[in-house]
Amino acid sequence: MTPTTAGRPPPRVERASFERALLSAPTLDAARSLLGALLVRDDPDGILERRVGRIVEVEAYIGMEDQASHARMGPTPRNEVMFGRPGIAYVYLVYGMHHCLNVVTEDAPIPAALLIRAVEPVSGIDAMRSARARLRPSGRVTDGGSADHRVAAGPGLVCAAFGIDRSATGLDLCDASSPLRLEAPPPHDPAPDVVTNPRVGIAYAGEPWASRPWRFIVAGSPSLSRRGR
DNA sequence: GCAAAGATTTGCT
DNA sequence: GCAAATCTTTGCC
Repeated sequence: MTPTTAGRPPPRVERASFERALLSAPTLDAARSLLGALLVRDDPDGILERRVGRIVEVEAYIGMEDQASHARMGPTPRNEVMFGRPGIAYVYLVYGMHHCLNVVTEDAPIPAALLIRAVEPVSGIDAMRSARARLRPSGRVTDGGSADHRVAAGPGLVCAAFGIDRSATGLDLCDASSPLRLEAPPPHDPAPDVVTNPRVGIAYAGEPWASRPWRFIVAGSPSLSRRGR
């Protein structure tokens, strides 16, 4: 015990896992809980640096009635985890090339989830950039994003930067020992200024779903997705 | 069994 | 600003 730390709690090495109760709440409330929280990815082999990002953009998909949701046609092999326990990861492939990460919300059997659309890199930026590097059909390698704060500025980019694919479906993001998990916002982080607007890329759902203000962003973040800005 | 569209990103016009 | 890339899932015959 040194004089400089006397009277203060010792520095915490382990962060608390994300509280599952915050995700079993109504999804629109859970969305606000998730903004400012951290997405953490450990490299199982310990080769790459630990990747951490601050969640700044999410979208809610709620119930079978929501015609924009993958759950609209009832449980299928693809979407069945949406009908299960909150805090579980649901990852799907869109357009045959990009993966998207969702956090399941609400208790079973209500199918709901939050799509993680963008995060601000906190640490492990080099690992994120190298994970994003891909050989394109042209034979060229993408640069992994021109600016650090854009490295995970989109739902497909979050998965690319964090090395997430469909094999992550079913992981418990509230388990502190999971290689992919959520962590509560750092204690001294100010509460983010949250703005809502309609979800992106779901015009096919028709009204009223297309207009529901179920996209949540941290106002002013430089890491918001391009289409959603 | 086949055709169509998709919770996106990128590069070129 | 627009279209290509790419393949899984769904809808219809």
